Formats: sequence, structure tokens, C-alpha cells
Amino acid sequence: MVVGVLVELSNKNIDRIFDYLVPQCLEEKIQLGIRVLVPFGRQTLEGFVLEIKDFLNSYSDLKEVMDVVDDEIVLNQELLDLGKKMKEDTLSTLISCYQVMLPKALKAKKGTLIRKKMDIYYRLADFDLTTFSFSDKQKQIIELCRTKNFVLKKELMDISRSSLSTLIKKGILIQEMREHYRIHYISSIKKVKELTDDQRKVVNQVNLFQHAVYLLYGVTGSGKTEVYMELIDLVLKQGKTAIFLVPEISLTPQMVERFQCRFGDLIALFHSALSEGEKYDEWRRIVRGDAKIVIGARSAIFAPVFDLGIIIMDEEHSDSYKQDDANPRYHARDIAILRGKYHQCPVILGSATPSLEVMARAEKGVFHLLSLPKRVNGKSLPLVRIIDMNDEIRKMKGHFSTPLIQAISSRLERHEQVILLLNRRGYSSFVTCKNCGYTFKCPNCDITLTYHKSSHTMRCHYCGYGTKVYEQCPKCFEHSVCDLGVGTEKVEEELQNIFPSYKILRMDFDTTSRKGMHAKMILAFQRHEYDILLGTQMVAKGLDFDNVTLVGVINADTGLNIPDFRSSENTFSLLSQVAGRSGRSTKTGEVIIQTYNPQHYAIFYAKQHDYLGFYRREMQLRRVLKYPPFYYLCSIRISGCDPNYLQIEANKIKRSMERNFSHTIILGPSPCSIFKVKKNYRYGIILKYKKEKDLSFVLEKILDHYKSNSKIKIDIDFNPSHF
DNA sequence: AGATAGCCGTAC
DNA sequence: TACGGCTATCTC
Repeated sequence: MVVGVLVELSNKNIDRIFDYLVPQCLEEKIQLGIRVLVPFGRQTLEGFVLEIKDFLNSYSDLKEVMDVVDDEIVLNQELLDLGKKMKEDTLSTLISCYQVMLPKALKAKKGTLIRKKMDIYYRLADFDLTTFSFSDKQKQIIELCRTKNFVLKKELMDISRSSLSTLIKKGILIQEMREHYRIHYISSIKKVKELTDDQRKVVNQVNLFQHAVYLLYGVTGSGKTEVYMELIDLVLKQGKTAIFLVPEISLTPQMVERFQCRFGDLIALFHSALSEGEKYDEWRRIVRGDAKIVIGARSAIFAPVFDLGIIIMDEEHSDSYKQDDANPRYHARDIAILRGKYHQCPVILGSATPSLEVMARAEKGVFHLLSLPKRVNGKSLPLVRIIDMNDEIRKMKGHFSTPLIQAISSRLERHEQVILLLNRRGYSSFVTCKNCGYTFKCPNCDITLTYHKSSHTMRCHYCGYGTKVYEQCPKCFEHSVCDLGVGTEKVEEELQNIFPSYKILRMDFDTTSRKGMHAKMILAFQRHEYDILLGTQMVAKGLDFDNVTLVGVINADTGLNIPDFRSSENTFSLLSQVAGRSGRSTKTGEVIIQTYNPQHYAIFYAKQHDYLGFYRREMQLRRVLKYPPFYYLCSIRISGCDPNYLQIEANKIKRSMERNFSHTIILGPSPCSIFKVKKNYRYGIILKYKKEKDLSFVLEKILDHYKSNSKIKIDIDFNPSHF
């Protein structure tokens, strides 16, 4: 027997199958998708068996497989094929596609193999017990085994050690080894909430027996989660499984608790707070079929489930679904659709602010549109007040306008809670006028210019346009142009000074990076141990606090100034999401947004809770500027440590593209926003295209050409989430 | 990722 | 001619 093996090294030069001879003694264990240990050059590597074939004499000088690593396969046929498709779509190495599917614990890292733990269980033997007489303790043990079927050894030992051993000796109890999972779930199942008519209507519109993609567009608080749970319930009743994806940030204890109450230990949870060992255990529970519902962030889309009955992606618009920091640069939505097709099951994309790409496809009829236009509690969406900071700025000392301070104190006096959002995205990288709020834009791209400190210039990262920084503002002629930057700590301090007797909880990357802190903080706020929750983006999503009646956005604009064509969309969606945190229960909610751009359409439509209005407006812009969903984008990043050489090669790459593409707009090469990172310089080329049939072919040729050039690294990102 | 074979310049 | 640095090539 001969096997084709893909070794665990992600390198373009080795991204192919190597053949090995299987010694007789290992033949039995060999299967497609199992891992083997093979000699490679002079090292020993793990690899995946991708081909099994008979030995032919044409094979000359094959090395032998040294060992089989697993008892069971780690990649089933579906995932093996999916990886090949991903390789084609992302131009990554095949091995990187497989690696991203598996828990890290499985990755060959010398000496740190995480093993599954075993527990000893006992069950009753299959014969008539009436002929025996038992002691009280023995009866207790037998009764326990009868009700629970399998009982952990330790539990029985606690009753009576000697009785246990007698029962074992008599053959009444039979020992069984079972895998020990590091996490334990409650299996209690609470009463199920009755669906509203709207929710029921949506559930009924989903055909569970064939593949289709649905967009569930539902305003914040419309009860999308209930719909998800009902659909999952229906799928479980068919004996099938479900995958439920959420952005990492909204994988909160609140949301998890709701699912656990309803589905108990049928859930496998992938959470960033889990250790690698725990993740591995969850993965094993899925493989074994013990878990039927997989809940997790992006990579949970690769869960090794069988009989998949539904895939749900909550907060579909979230950019965390796109992996953009490493290969393969995939989008979980694309994978979801591929798996949905394979399993012939529905894919549900849910959001209160769907991405334009998805909404456009729903409008075209490619996806089915389902809507939940009303909040469940019958409450209207909270009233949004816009504070024009151009007027306020002169009256205030720090970050808080008078109306916002007044609103906060009146809510606090009523013992209600407040959420404050400090939007940190894109902070300090843009140049603005302190007097009038004017920001500099690129004349060619309608994109905010980015400040480059080293050269004291402003540059467009799309087309490469650059200009020196003007001290004088071209709008108000004041000499008050500066670059911006504020920290959360500073704002917290300021807030504490204004409200010295109230407790403030600060939630940002620094305070939540410790394991489990995020969850702890949310629970503490829920218990009203704090009055004000001050945080970054992470306070915007999925949280559900009954007592929160005011949401304040300290700086709505920063997101608008990011040099990204999606900045309006992201700002609109952030504001809508955070506004939805207010007034979720019986108390009426209020939202206050501080902004220098009160007239900006993203802020205007967010105030009106008008997603469709925003959508139409933004679509017009995208059409004119040739952005998605009208055009596809592809970002090519060229990096290396010699800036001159890089520039020369980047231009060569551009020219070869110009020769080979006929329907593609090629922008760049231009230096990336952070031109120099760790002694590495970076150039970017951006492609805009609708149809370019040789695109992948040509890009692959370019990758191939540079694959063994150590001076240059090329990263390709199709449909980048940002630049 | 490593290891190695081939190619150059330079130092004795 | 011996050594080192650099690069292209190879790993079943």
C-alpha cells in the first residue's frame, strides 16, 4: 500500500502530495484524513493521508510511513474536499486550509500533545436482579445505576467502597471507560418561550429540507435568538445537527445561558476563553456525536458534524467572520454556504444591519429575505438624540457635552444603568481641524487621508495620492489642524470626576484580555454592581441588560474617518447596534450620540433607525465609486525589508497584471497605512473587478514566481474586510 | 522549515 | 585553494 501525504509545513514549495510506502503492520489503520508520521528530508513530520493507492513498480525509492498518529480520522471527506476548494478560492497552501479547521491541540508541536482523558464508569449487567439479596448500600448503588444508566466510579465510591467492589466481583456492575470532557454542562431544560406571530411566520418560511440562503433582517430586540433556537430545535427533532456562529465579542455568558437552558449538554461551545485542551474536548464531543449544536466564532464553521441540518450566522455583517491576518483568508459566510450546499441544508444569515453584499443579494432574490420589523416587547426603538459637538465643544472641558452629562445623571438618580461607547477604531491616524471638525479627503477616492508622522504628510492608501499637512484648515481658515487620539483610561478618569459617587466599569482590550474577564464584567454589570459601563466596540453587541435605559456614544465620528470604503457602513451598524442596547425591557430607552458630523448620512439614518434608507444611499455611492457589492475587490500586499527593491518589484507585479487583465481596475502600488512594521515595508495593490476569468490563474503565477524569493512576501486577500 | 549544492568574491 | 556568504533547489 502507498499513501499520498500532505506534510504539516505551510510553504508554497511543499504544497503538494508526497508518496510513502505503508509497512504491513500499519496498513489496517490507514484511512483518508488520518494523520501519519513520515520522514521528510532529514526531519520527521506529521502529515495528512490524502490518497491511498496500490503499490506499483513505477514507484521508485519510496520512504516508509513511520507511524499512524490518530485512532480515528481527523478530517472527514467533506472537510478534505472543502479544504481543496478553499485553496482554490484563497490561493493559500492546502495544509493551511486543513490546519485552520482543526483545534490547535491537534497540531504537531513537539511534546505538547494534548491527550484525551478517560473516566471509569459502571453500568448494570443485563440480568435479573430479583434472585439476589443486597445490603442497603448495595441497593443504593444499584438504584443509582438504574436511573442514570452510567455512573462515574467516584460517585459510587462515595456511597460505599466495599459494596461497589462486591457488586463488581459478582458481575452485577460492568466497568466501562468513557472519555472525560473537561467542561460540564447542565442538562436541565427550561420552559420554551412561546414565539410571537412574526417569529412563527419567519420560522415557517424556512425550508429545512433543502439548501437555500436566508437573510433574517430583524431590528435589535426583535427576538432573532428565539427564531434561531426554534429552528435549531426543529432540526434536532429530525435527528440532525446545527452550527450557530456568532462574532467572538457577542459570545457572552448571557447568550450562552439562553442556549444552555434550552439545549443543555447538546451544545459544544467554542469560546476564546477555553484552553486548547478544552477546545479539543469540545471538538471530540462533536466527532463522537455527543454534541449536536456547535456554538462558536469564525472557525466553528469547520466543526466536524455529521448530518448538518442548519447553519446560522448571527450578526452576519460582523467583520470578525473574515480571517484577514493569516492564510487562508477566508470568510465564514462563504464556507457556510459551501457546507450548506453539501448537506443540503439552509443557511440563515441574521442581522439588524445586514452587510450591503448580503442585502443586495437578498434584493436580487439570490438569498431569501425574512424580516422581523418589530421589537418583541412592543416597545418602539429608543429615541436617539444627536449632539452637535461643533456647538458644544466650546462649552465643555473634556469629552462630555452638557446634555449627555445631564442625561447620565438623571438616569443614575433613578437607579438605572448607562452604557457609554468610546469608539476607538481608527483613532489618531487621521487629521482633523479642531475648530470645525473638517477632515482631509483624497480628491480621487473619497477616502479620508491618513497621517504619516515620519514624513509629516497625508496619504491615500487606495491610490497613493499624498500631500503635506496644512496647518491651516481649508474650511474655516483657523490654524487648528491636528491629529487625534484619546485613551479609555483618560475618559474613565474624567467620568469618575463628574460622577464621583457612582461606580464605573471600564471594558476595553486592556481590561478584558485576561481570561474570562469579559464574561465576569458583564455579569457584574448585570447584577448592578456598577452604574456605568464604559467601553469600546465590545459593549455594542448582543448584550441584553433590562436596566439600561441610556446609551451614550462619546465620539461617533472616529469610525467615519478610517480610510476604508466601508467606514460609513461600519459606523451606521455600530451606532444601530449600540442604540439597540437601550430600553430592551419595560423601561423606555434613550440614546445620545455626540458627533462633529451631525449631517452625515450614517449618523442621520442611525438616528432614524432607518436601515433601508441607509442601504439605498450607501448603494448609490458604492455604484458610483465602483466598490462592493458592485465590484469585487482583491488586495495584494507586497512586503519585505528592502523598500527600494520592494517598490521595483511591486511595479513589476502591477505591469504584469496590466498585461494580463482586461476588465480589472488596478490601483497602486501604494505604501500601506503602516508602511513599516517590524523592519518590514509594505506595499499594496488593489484590484477592482466584476469578471476576470484568469484572475486566480494570473495571481497564482505571480505567487509562484516569488515563492522562493526570500526578499519578498506576497499576501493575497479576496474580498478584504478592510485595508 | 531545514539542509545542501553551486556560485561568486576575497584572503592567504 | 580555502572559506564564507548568498541563493536556488529539494525534500516521496
